[in-house]
Amino acid sequence: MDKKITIYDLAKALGVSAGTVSRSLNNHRSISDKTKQRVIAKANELGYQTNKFAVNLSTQKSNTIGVIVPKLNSIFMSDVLAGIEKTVNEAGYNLIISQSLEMMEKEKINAKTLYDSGVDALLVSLAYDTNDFDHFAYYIRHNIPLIFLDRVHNLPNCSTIIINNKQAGFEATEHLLEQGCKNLLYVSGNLKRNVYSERLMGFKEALAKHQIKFKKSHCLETKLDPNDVPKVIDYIKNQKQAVDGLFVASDTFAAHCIKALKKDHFKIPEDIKIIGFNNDPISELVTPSLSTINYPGYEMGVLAGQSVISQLNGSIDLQPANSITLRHKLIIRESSHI
Amino acid sequence: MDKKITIYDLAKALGVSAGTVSRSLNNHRSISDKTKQRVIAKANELGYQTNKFAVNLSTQKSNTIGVIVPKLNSIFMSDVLAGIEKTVNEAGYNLIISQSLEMMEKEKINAKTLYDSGVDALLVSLAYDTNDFDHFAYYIRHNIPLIFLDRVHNLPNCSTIIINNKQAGFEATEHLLEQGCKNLLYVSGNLKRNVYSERLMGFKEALAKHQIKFKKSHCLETKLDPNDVPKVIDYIKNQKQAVDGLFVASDTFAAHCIKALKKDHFKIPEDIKIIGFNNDPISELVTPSLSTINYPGYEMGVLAGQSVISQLNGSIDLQPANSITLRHKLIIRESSHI
DNA sequence: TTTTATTACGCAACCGATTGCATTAAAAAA
DNA sequence: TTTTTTAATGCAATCGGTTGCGTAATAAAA
Repeated sequence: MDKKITIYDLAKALGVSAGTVSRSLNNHRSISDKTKQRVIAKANELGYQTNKFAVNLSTQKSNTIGVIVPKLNSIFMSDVLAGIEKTVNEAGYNLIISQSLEMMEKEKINAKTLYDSGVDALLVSLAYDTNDFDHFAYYIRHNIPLIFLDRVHNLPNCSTIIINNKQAGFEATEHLLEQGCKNLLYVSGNLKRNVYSERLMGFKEALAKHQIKFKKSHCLETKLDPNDVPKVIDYIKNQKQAVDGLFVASDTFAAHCIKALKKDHFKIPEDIKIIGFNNDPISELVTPSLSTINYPGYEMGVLAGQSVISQLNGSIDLQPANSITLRHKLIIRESSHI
Repeated sequence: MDKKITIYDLAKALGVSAGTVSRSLNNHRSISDKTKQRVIAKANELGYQTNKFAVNLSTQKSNTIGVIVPKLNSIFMSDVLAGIEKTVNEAGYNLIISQSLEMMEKEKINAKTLYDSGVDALLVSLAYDTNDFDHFAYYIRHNIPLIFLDRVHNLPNCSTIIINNKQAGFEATEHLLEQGCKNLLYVSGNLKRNVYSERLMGFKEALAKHQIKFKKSHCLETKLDPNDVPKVIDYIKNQKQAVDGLFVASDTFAAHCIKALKKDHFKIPEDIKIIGFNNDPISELVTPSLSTINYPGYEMGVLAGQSVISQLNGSIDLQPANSITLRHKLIIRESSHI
């Protein structure tokens, strides 16, 4: 059972001061190479491990970055997280991850907890129902970098990392129209969230471009939860004018819809063309394979990571409140063209 | 810009000692209710926030639990993590998550980093190629709870949380045999990992029970990566005796195989029956829907979380090195029976 | 009323680093 | 050789809590 050994132990063993030990270990320039060598050698010999708690207290930094996401177990989010983790880890930071479970209340608690535990920065993707932002006030007040990704909100001095959802929605919609669809339905998630409302804007714009007047019935707000599938199917069946094109805001949900539609003897893409969103792995595996918009989760994570790191390092080029927009891509598969 | 206020500030403002403030805030019994009230009131008034760094240093605890997983962005793992996060969060712990990216070297680095940052416990699911375990030695030596899940290794005093992969493999295989398959192929992941080797054991046992002699050709080791699909298809085509049943160690990979087999005009399940593993969301969405073994990731996470917490709280009933086995379930869908 | 328990709080050491400033030793310049 | 720089190290305060022990004040027991 080896006891913890501290810089004081090293100092005593070497006949130098603790300060010297500390500086040696941190490769401070004011220490001679010879001394550094001796210190490091002794540290290895005695199995010295730096006590992060003390370092943190002393420096008031934790080398830790907090993340709040709605749900950990979504394909997209876990891709994002993987990207973040890899990037910040390479820069020597640890990641504390927490989930809001789509509830603002939990998001608030998490934000406070992470603040209290002294994260050096915070990355957030907002919960479904978040409608006030006071819980981020400390971060801003104390100049702790705060970055929103994907599900964002514009706050002063906060970067955002997004894709152009409006443009993506436009492209998806226009693709369906170009395939000859006349009566589209946009199956959306919660419209209070930018990602879904912006896609709706793109949807409308594409309709407008093709001289179709947007009606409320063209958009169905759902939770994108498998339980909502029957609701969607019923909605489709009950339209006066037959729906012949579906733009679904999530691949997985789209896949569920396809399954249900097939069971109801709809032919895809003949009767009804479908395009999803995200390019989840599932999209290329369902039958018919699902057209979609590639949504680069991993890259988004990497960028978010880089953005944090550069802010923390006080990199030269940090312009306050910059916003990064990632490139999306329309992927056409079987579900949307004959 | 509000400056940080400390217990000393509170103490001064109230005319008591810092110790009293500390004890009041922690609801220590030796402080009168009246004083506690006063302290708490003043703390709120001045916007006091406890400095975790100081607490950590003082108590040598971080209220933080480390996790090392091979990859964050796998459906199963993100389910597990979601379960862990929820559970430990409710108990007041934060989660530091890192990924080994299936490389032992990175796993080692992560283990050390997390140790250095003073996690109170560590949860690990092993990388593909981990074959020595020295990097966990500190944890054991310092009595830091160490728990393995899913991809496990038996170390003294370490709990493991698993499912009965052997039994599950047996059931999957037997199901195929009962459907009339005569020449099975087990498409495995890295056989050095318990999860895959144990499934193989179950596979063999089922064959034995049905008087089929196991041959090496019955098992194909892969990386379960989409790139390996052609290899699998070729392997199947080149068998002297036609393969009529496939037990694939991962649903997603199985789904890729199905797609490729269909393209090659194999009829599923008529020509070849398939069963996967994990019950990924994808399994019920592919055509034909994929039979599988339900592998309860979220529950595994929850259990892992509970296990850690109870060890940290020094709960009464912590028996060293207990092992929890979760219930799996055979799910029969279209891909394995006519 | 005196003695003994209790209760409520203060004191001060400690956790293990970091870091500004002072000081000494060595090297360079005069 | 003396003076001035420069390099290398020590000193001690600081970060902000926690906690064992001692003590004064109050309550209970004798």
